[in-house]
Amino acid sequence: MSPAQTLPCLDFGRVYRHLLEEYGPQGWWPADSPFEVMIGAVLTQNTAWRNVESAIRNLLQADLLSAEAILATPDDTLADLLRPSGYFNVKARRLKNLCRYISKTGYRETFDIPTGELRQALLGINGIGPETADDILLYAYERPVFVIDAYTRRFFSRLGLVSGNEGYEILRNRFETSLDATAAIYNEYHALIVWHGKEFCRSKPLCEGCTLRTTCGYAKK
DNA sequence: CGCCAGGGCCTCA
DNA sequence: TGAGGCCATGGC
Repeated sequence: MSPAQTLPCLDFGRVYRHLLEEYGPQGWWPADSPFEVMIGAVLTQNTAWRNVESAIRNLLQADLLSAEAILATPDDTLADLLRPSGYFNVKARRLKNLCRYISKTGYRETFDIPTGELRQALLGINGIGPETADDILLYAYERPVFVIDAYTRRFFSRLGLVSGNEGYEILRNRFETSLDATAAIYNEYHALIVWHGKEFCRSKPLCEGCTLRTTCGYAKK
């Protein structure tokens, strides 16, 4: 733990270095394979990660960690395994939509698709929106895209770096142009934001003890 | 008990 | 293109 530092002129890069120094590398995403990352990205939509974990355990136990195995499972059976993650009927459908694309293209082959093209393909799948697509691109395919999720919006808007209600692409663009980085750095940065968001920058924030409170506009109000 | 959690789709102006 | 309704479980 470093002593209280001040961040005289907040910018995306400075905040990153501060969080990294404070918390250390996170080594994300919490999964054992790229395919499991993709599953998790769909299941975590508007859902606590804890609940996603138990749904993934169910899939693992049922030996359903491949696109073909999932596609061969009846909808209601799959939905039942996904129950702990919530929205289980919707997610069963979305998971199969993703698996249809993976299986049709060939799992291995998808890793050779250029980022822009792959992103468009993912966004074309019903149930895969911008955040889920970018989770998959960054954490399963290791492409240099930054993920804008609820933690990211809340964090940077409280810091005063964005207003928070900008459109997804606006925020992503602003972020990626002001911090031109590698996939490894975007990976760490987003993971650090999520950790910080769970520990301190919750929807009901715990500003005392927050390493950024001296410069965060929200904590000082 | 109510609130919240690593969204996205559909509908209707 | 933007707001509102909807999907649903589990922890606190």
